[in-house]
Amino acid sequence: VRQVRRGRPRSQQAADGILAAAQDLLLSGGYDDLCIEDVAARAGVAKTTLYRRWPTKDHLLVALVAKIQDNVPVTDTQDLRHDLSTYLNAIADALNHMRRIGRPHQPDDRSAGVVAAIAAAAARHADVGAALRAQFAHRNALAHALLEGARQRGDLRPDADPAVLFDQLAGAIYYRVLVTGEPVDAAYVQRLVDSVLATAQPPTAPQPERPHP
Amino acid sequence: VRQVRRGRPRSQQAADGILAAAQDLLLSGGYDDLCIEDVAARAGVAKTTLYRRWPTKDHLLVALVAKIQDNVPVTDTQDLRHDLSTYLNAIADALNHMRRIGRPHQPDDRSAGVVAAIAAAAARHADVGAALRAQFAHRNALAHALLEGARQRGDLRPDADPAVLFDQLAGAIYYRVLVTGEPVDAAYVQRLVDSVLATAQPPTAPQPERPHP
Amino acid sequence: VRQVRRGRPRSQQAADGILAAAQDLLLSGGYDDLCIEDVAARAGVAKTTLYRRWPTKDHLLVALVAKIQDNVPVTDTQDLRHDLSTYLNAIADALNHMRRIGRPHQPDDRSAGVVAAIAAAAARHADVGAALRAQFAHRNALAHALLEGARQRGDLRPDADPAVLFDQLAGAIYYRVLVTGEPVDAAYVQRLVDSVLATAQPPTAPQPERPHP
Amino acid sequence: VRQVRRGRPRSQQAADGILAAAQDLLLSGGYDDLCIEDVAARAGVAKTTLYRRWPTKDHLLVALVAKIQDNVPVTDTQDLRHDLSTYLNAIADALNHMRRIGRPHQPDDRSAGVVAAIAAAAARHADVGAALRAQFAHRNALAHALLEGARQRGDLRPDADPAVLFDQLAGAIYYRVLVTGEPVDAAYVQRLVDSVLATAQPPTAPQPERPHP
DNA sequence: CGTTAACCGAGACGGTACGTCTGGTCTTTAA
DNA sequence: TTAAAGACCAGACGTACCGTCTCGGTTAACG
Repeated sequence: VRQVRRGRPRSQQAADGILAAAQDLLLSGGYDDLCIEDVAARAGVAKTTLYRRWPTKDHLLVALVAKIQDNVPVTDTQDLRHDLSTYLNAIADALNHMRRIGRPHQPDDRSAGVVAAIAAAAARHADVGAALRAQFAHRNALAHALLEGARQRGDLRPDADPAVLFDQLAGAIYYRVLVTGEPVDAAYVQRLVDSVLATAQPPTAPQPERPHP
Repeated sequence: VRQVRRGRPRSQQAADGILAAAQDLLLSGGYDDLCIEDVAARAGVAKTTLYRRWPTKDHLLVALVAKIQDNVPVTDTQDLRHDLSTYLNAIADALNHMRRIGRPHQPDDRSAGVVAAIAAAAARHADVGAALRAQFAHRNALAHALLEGARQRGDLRPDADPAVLFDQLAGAIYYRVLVTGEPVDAAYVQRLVDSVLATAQPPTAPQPERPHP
Repeated sequence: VRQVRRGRPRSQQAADGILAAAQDLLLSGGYDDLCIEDVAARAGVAKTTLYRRWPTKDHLLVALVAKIQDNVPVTDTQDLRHDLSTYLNAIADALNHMRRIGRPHQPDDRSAGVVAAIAAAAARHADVGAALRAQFAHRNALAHALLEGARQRGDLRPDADPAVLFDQLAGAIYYRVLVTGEPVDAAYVQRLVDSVLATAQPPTAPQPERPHP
Repeated sequence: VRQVRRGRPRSQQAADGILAAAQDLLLSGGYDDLCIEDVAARAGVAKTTLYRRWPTKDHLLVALVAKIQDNVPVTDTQDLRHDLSTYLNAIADALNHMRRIGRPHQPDDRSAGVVAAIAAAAARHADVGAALRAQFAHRNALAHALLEGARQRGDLRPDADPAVLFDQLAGAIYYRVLVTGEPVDAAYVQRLVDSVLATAQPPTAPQPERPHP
């Protein structure tokens, strides 16, 4: 029962231009300076054309996040500590990037910037939230699998709870970005992974040598 | 060196009325339906009177949060597991309350609601963020002390990192509320505390009997 | 070289509704009670729609004057005295009407009412002033022509100055309305025309019989 | 039945300072930039102190006009043409001064400036209008007497109407300033006086030599 | 010489209009 | 049917200014 498309097809070029324009504006001024009117004008596109694709500014925002967000590949080298560190550092980098969008770099700036705007957008529209979570579903599933694998091969306590462990890791990072505004750098990720693995690894097993200092 | 107050003093009654009106409106319609005009009208107050105290809707919001927020007393009974559970459950309750403000109760509602609005407000205005963090500073300090005390008396491994442990606990909860939208109930708090404390106790010490499975 | 109009055309209906609503409000409460918000509400129109056409309350006012102002047809019957009287009475009627807009009729009310508001509007914005003067340009030109015609056919002294004579006539009326607040009725117009023509008619010529008492 | 004044007397210094400050602000920015708040601040005076003297911005304005207005002495040299010219030129100068208050001098500026603001103030408040007219009452009475005297000694036609003649003269000047925006200079005053006096003199009397063409 | 009434400064207050901005929809003509 | 253009509705925002009120404190004239 194929749906027949009739009439003029939508211009892919318009969609691209809109996203590019939106990205430019977002990067230069942050979420609050991002207004539909300007996006359309800069893309040389009518507002109708924009709204036909993204029914809301918030919907446009998630599309933008999907575009900006670097793909965070989750690798499973069987070295849990290493894999987690890599993964969390990638997340931290992405968040740090987004929190600084549209604002001059100041070391004591604790604002969550665009990250909070995204959270608010997701809170305003259920479908935006769903779309946003769908974006991370795959990679988070991989991360969960990482932990579950480690548990099964004995690198984690048999009663360890991968879902909760993941929350502890990702949650700490998001918490710092969204709530306390404290910096999240490689050193912090290191401490975080150490802390989580310290409690999650089987107590009787001898601690494996850490290859990285 | 007393500071002399000159001019007509600000009416405490006005401030109270404004906050009460704002709270009513927030509870009934959520953050987006909270508009200054209505707050002032409902409080029977001129808009100027409101703006003189809170220069922005976002500033008003933090004042509101401070008012709504139940005081979460941190108690130190020397039983870390119990103290943490109590504390985290209080936080979870508060967040669950706020996330449901202004929206009909639906079990599959993953929206962070007002919580995200607060985060966004804090991200928009540096001073709002600072005020917000100041609100939590005291109680968070107590929670840190809880962990540090446990470490010093040997209920936590000597190399445990109280700051990071706290991030893991609070972070996981905030992460669920703000990012994944998964429910945060007492059972989850239980799992969380269990996971964090799993072998945070020194490995050589005999594990105390856990009464709850 | 036709100019192509693009986009949705402006609604004539909206403009009409706005002017009608504004007129209603002006008539009922005078200039000070005329507020944009109410005009838009009464016209069932968004404020933007109004501001797109008239960028200022003052601009709206001149549009209103143009609408209210009855067309004062200047007729040239070759009888200067008669033509001038007709013309000046029409002006006086219009001014008396406007000065009484929005205020209860009191015989000793010397206020210039809306007339002064218009003058002030014209003084505040150069373009409003220009628009206002443009409105009167045509009919004033006709009045000047009346005087000039009379001069050329010998009904006025050959050295009479039509422009100045016109100022004397119209000026006296406006002066009473705007400055002294004295009433301007038909009897005054009569005296005024008599006074001006007495000095402006050729002294040697026998005064023509006045047909009207 | 003298009214006994009790309590602290009003400070004359305050009144002077207020007027001075108001004048400064009016001269620098025109009527629209004149706000009570600034006047009080500049005068180093509380707003209450100001309102105790002038209940309204408009009332303050007339007080200001009275201060700024140069006294226009009306002299009676028995030479009507000369006396009128002197008087009208003084009026024209005063109006030209006021119309230019607060705006950069541009030759094609047709705005009536503060003059229109005064007219509007007088139209808004009956008592302001009355006060304003009272200011001019004396000198206008003198001007009327000038005309009446000329009539009685035969320099004007016996049936001349001094009140109307005065309206023609003053009215023409005000009309140009308030309505048409045309310049009012000495040459115009000359033409105006010429036009009014043209045959206002009794037609049978020999015309006096006019020294200026 | 103390009372007392009216003043003074500072500044908060109620009220209200203003003009702006933005989001999202609708109506044109053209392709 | 889509596109571009731009008008449209809706409504919140924050500002500005007016004129009033409330403080604590001051300054005469009255008694």
